[in-house]
Amino acid sequence: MSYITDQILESLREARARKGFSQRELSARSGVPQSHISKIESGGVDLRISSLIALARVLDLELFVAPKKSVPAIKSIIRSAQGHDEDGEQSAPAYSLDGDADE
Amino acid sequence: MSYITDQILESLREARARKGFSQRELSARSGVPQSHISKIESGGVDLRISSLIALARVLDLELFVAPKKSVPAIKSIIRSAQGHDEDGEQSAPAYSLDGDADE
DNA sequence: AAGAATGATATATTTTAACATATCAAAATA
DNA sequence: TATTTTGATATGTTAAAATATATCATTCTT
Repeated sequence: MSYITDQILESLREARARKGFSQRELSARSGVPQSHISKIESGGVDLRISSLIALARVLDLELFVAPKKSVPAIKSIIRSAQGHDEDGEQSAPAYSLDGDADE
Repeated sequence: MSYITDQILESLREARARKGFSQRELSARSGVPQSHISKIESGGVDLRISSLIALARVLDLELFVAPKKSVPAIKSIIRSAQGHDEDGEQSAPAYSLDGDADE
């Protein structure tokens, strides 16, 4: 029901969200049309490697092939590398030092 | 000069060699035509995910996307998981106990 | 040396990703 | 509330992957 792997699909969606990109912005940066990104993220397309790599690059992701037996170790690494809300989403700090100094 | 990543390309070629499959045998097992496998392995094709996954499955490989920053750690894992001639290539043992016992 | 197996290459056809573009309903923001 | 932004969806076109099939030179086998 989806040409692409769940791991890849989720990583794409999550990385875009993390970076705070809209599909249109990702489109502008990667060169892949927004309409196509939508199809890709919904898993309904058997996309080409070049498309996947183009998206991955803007999202600071890299594509791999690994022996099945090393998969658990790799997934564990990936989890620890991003799992603990690695920020991205440049947001205002929880508090800052300006505004009318009061309180 | 090659749509696909070097890491992927090498892994495909190396995994097939390790398993001792000819392109024709890999073709039979994966459903991907031999002529196409040849093109893929030479890097001259922007192949679709489904083709890559089909080949990977037969070769006991898995496709991934990982954050760029975790790439070095992952590559190190991959190296240690296969690097030290992981055999495959079921070959005759270096010596065996039969034949006319002499020498 | 003869025969089989291998990887590369070629041609013609079918299938489909990728594209440009536009629209839509829902969600976010003004 | 009015406006913008967002993701999903639709249509028609183009480019290219994928297929089936066959051939060829080279490398293993026998």
